[in-house]
Amino acid sequence: MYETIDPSFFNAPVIELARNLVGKYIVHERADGLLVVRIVETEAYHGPEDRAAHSFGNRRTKRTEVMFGEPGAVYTYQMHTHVLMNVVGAKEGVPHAVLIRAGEPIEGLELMQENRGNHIKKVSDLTNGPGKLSKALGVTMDYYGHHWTEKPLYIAEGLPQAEIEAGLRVGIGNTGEAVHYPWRFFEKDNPFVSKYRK
DNA sequence: TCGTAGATTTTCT
DNA sequence: GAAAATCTACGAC
Repeated sequence: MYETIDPSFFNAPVIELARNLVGKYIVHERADGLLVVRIVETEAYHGPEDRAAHSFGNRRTKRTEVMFGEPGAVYTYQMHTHVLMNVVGAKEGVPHAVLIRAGEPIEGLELMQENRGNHIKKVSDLTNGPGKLSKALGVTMDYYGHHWTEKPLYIAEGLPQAEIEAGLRVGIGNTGEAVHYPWRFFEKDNPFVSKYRK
């Protein structure tokens, strides 16, 4: 039904990778059911030269360590009460990553509702933000260092892409020039794209 | 509908 | 001890 994607897919510059990821599926196989979303929004973080990236200046810590490893690895990061999901890109030794910001639910709607606490009125509020998406999919810090090519959590080939737009990244605050880089990619007119526009 | 404050935990200084 | 790639509730209009 869903096939894991080829590992070579991740071996690409993150700007390209971020764009290519839009339209792909994220699949999470759990004992209680199958959860699938279609990625509609991503952001590229260009490691050493990007002040907004955790790995700016090749900063290598326990947290950023996985970004220096193989492309296709999962970089999970906790922010306040939320978990954010990233895909490691480029090549080994280069700390580039792509943040998955939003998705469109394909399968497992009821499970996602449950994961989110059954308090969500609109379906579009289920997965239209990085923290929400992780929670709906049941992704936690336990997946730090996992690979997006291995079950039970993996990326699968999606449908042909719709029109993609580029824009400014969200929530990176006062990081100088980095604020202006147009490294946010999202599907045009898709209602599941996060609404945090500046 | 819009803007603001508070939550809460890991990581780094 | 402060900051962080966010989300939600709540009050004003």
